[in-house]
Amino acid sequence: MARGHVGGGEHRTPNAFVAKLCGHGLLPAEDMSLLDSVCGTQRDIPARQDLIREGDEPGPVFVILKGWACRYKLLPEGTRQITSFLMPGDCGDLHASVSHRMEHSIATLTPARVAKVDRKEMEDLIETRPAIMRAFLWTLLVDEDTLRAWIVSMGRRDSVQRVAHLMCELYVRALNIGLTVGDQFEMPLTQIVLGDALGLTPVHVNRVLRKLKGSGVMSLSRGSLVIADVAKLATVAGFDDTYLHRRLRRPPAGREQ
Amino acid sequence: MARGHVGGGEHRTPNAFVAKLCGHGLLPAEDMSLLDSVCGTQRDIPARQDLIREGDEPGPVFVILKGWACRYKLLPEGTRQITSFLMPGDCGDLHASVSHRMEHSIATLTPARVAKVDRKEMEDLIETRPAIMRAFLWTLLVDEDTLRAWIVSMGRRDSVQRVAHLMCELYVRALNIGLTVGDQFEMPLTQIVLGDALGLTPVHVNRVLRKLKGSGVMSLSRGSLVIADVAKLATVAGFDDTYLHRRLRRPPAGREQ
DNA sequence: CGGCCCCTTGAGCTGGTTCAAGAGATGTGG
DNA sequence: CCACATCTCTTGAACCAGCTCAAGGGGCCG
Repeated sequence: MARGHVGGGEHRTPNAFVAKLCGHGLLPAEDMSLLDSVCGTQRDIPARQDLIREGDEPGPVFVILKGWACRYKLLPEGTRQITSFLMPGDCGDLHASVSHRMEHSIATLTPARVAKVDRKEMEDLIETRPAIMRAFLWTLLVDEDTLRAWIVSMGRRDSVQRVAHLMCELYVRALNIGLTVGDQFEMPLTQIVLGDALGLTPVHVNRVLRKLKGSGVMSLSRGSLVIADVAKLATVAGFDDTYLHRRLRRPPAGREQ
Repeated sequence: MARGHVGGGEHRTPNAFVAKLCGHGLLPAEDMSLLDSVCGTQRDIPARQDLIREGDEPGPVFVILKGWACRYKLLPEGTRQITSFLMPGDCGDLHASVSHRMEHSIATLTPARVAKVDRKEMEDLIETRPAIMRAFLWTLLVDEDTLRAWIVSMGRRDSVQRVAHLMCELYVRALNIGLTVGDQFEMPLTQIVLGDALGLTPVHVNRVLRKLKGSGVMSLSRGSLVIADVAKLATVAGFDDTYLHRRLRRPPAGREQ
């Protein structure tokens, strides 16, 4: 199951983690290779397996290199709420924050390749390498914005807008890490998982998905999302114009206020 | 309206900002006074005034020294969603993240004293002072946990639990910055504001508040929250045990799983 | 080929919304 | 110090988005 470092550290395509941290500006080559080498210990993990559970002491930092995972919290009533999705390049937890205990769990959603990075090593990297620190800070802030967007969705958007908005988010993220093919990408989330993320029942997710397909916006089947009309999807979702258009390189439809 | 720096930078009680950043471990005295001096430019701002608006280029970083503020987002339909509350010591935005535009607005909720810190100065402090960097990172992670907790609430808790949970959060935060008097503190949030934060209508917030008062859990009136039974409130809310008890220094009622 | 998920669809129910209207507060200007 | 305007709080009644319960169908794996 465990596998060693793949190939030497020379000039091959950077792994997803390095690529992501470079996303907002290039890192010095040295930093890149440091980040790369810190991902030495990689494992392939099956789907639906907890990487860490609520209440655990945080161990190593997880980095998702392939596949999908999610953070979630189980409630006393037995329901669960997913608070974010992790895609290749995303980094599991620095989250020892408040109580030195995990406040949520992280689980794979698909088979995934995961790097376990020694927490201390990671922290050293952040403290000694200003560019890496900036990159990390940046991803933290992006994550925060995403969390806020989720809150906005859950608080003030109805189920159709909510589903559409999540699809926009995931689409842009997939786009950023080169996982899209045209307006289409692999999104191996069951309707149950989507429900847990959106605060809806799977039954209702189903009806919404059906409605979106019916109105020619998008269709999701067998783990693959096909966006029939990106602009329409973004409109339905109320997805942030500037955000989306910057990525899509399309003329803004109109901007006011 | 504008006021200068209050007193010299010597040994007086640290301002709310410094105090908060010290919250998880003492900062070197030098760092403390650097942080303090960076808050030199302070202003008193009336209630209900935007400090920065969605779409703006982020200017200086705001630090709330007194009073309450919130981050919020306005939706096309005219509704608004508050994504977090800022209390004394909290720091407005480093959030230039994705698009170098604010993705949300920040507004005062009460008259507030606000320090405007030059963004560059703040960033320099973070980059050159490891202890400050760690402190910042820590507050970011705490904030993230809070955002996740909000998502959990909105997704999977009913209105009563939701209100109770928010009250717990605000109570603990008030406790941490010494704003409580017994099990009571000033919480100058209107039912409209609470609704905007919780994703509920003010009408429903009212009914929930009424119900909580009726069952002897807590009562909110004229801007002051009195918690009649902290344990009961936490139970209703499903508020994280370890989190709350650590602060309250009370024996855990029972821990399993 | 049998079992286990997941997806799908229907029908009735309910928590929270909407609309409406009145009662306190609080503030402002004369 | 009062009159008026504006806000927030409160309560009632009807409505509806999304839930619950239920049952059938389809795909995948051992």
